[in-house]
Parts: sequence; C-alpha cells; structure tokens
Amino acid sequence: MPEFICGLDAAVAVIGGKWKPLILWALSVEPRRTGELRRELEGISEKVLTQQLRELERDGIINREVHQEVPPKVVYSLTPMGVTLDRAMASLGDWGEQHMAAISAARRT
Amino acid sequence: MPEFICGLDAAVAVIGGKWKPLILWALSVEPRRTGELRRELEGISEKVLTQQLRELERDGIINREVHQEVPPKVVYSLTPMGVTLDRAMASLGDWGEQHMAAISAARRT
DNA sequence: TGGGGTACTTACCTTGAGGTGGGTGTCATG
DNA sequence: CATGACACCCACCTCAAGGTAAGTACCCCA
Repeated sequence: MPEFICGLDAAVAVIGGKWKPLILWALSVEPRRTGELRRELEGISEKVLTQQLRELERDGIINREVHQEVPPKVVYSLTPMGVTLDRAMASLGDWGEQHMAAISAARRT
Repeated sequence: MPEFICGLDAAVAVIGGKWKPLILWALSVEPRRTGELRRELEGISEKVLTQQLRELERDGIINREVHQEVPPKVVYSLTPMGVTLDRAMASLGDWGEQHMAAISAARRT
C-alpha cells in the first residue's frame, strides 16, 4: 500500500481524510482535547474523529498525550513534522481562500 | 454541496480525486492529449480519466481544446488558475518528497 | 439513584468514488 | 475487408470510507 508515485501523492495520502485538513488546522492554532475537537468540527462523529486521529498519529503528524486522570483527559498536538506539514498546507489554503468563490460558482452548474 | 469551511477545504475539494494531483503535475510540464495522459498515468481507466478531466475543467483548472479533425484530437492544458494551483501544490509536494520514506515506514506497522 | 461528562470501542449499514467491460463513429493502414 | 487508433459514452459492480447507534468504564453532582 505504501510506495508513492511522487511527493504530492504522499502528502495527499496523509491529509486526504474527509476531516483531516480541518483537524490539522485546528491543532495548528493550539493543542486540543478530544471533546474540544469534536465540538469544533461540527458534524463529525466520535468514531470517525478517533479514527482520523489514530491515522494522523500513526503517520507521525500528531501527538496523543493521555493524562491519567478521572475523568479521562487526552490532548492532541502537532508533532514537529505536523508543524512542517501545516506550513506546507498554508499556500494551498491561501489559494483556496482566493478561489473558493469561483469554485463554488463553477459547481453550481 | 459547495460552501467550504475554509480555503484548504476548497483546495482539497479540487485536487481530491485519486488521479488529479498526477494529472495536474503532468499538465504543468506541458499540455497533453487524452491518450498521452492515459499512457502516462499507468493504471487509470478511460472512464475515470475523462471523469476527472471534466471535473477539473468544470472547476476552471484546465482547458479542453477540441481540434476538429479526424481522428479526433483533444488537448488539455492548465488555465491561469490551474497554474497558480500548481504553484500552491509545490510546497506540499516538497513536504511529501522529504517525508514519504518516514510515512511509508510508519504505515508498515 | 440516575443523569451527565469523559474517551473511547464495536457492529452494522449506506453511499459514492473508482474500476470493468462493452459500444459509438470515423478514418488510415495492412 | 477488417483491424487499430482516437476520444469518448453507458451500464454495471465492488469496496472501503464514512455515518449511525449502541455499549464500556469511571466518576461527579443534584
């Protein structure tokens, strides 16, 4: 399954989940607890959230710190690699910001 | 269906097809005919290729020039907006290039 | 005592992106 | 005369990503 054709391919594989860009954007602002993320990403289910978090963790993009408490407390944050990914995504984000109106319009036909 | 949450969201919606990054990368080198693309993207089917090309065309990323000839000749190229998208993707591509080995390794477990 | 918050997991189902394989029409070439 | 190149379209199928709903375990607070 690994073995990518090019770098862009690999990057898309990492950020290609439905909610992953939003998760990374949220975590780039500051670390968050699970519940905070769930509330911020309106519409995501608990299952899918933990799923995507697990994948990002596996890919080395985010850290998962478990605070051994009751009630449970889990904090997610970007790894150094996650921070570099976030910066790399920024230019794409800028592009989208500038063209999203045009894209929305184009898709209404 | 339109209405994006953020710019990154919009950009991912545009480049989020399985073959779209590769198509854009190919077209950024130089315009291509349908058959040239099909041969270059090993493994893609004709249906999916034309499908993704139609979507990129609808989003204003590529041009489709039909040369009224026999046999048919259709040439695809990036629009100005496509060129800017390509530049925006470059940094993501660089990131992927640098980390693809780590990602591949992480995914083998 | 029971409701709510915490962070999950499991089983099940739906949806759509992508893949497969066929058909279209024209012309050059063997 | 029929095969192949060209750029498609159409009907069908598959599979995995994502969504839904329920259950787990612990504690606090009213």
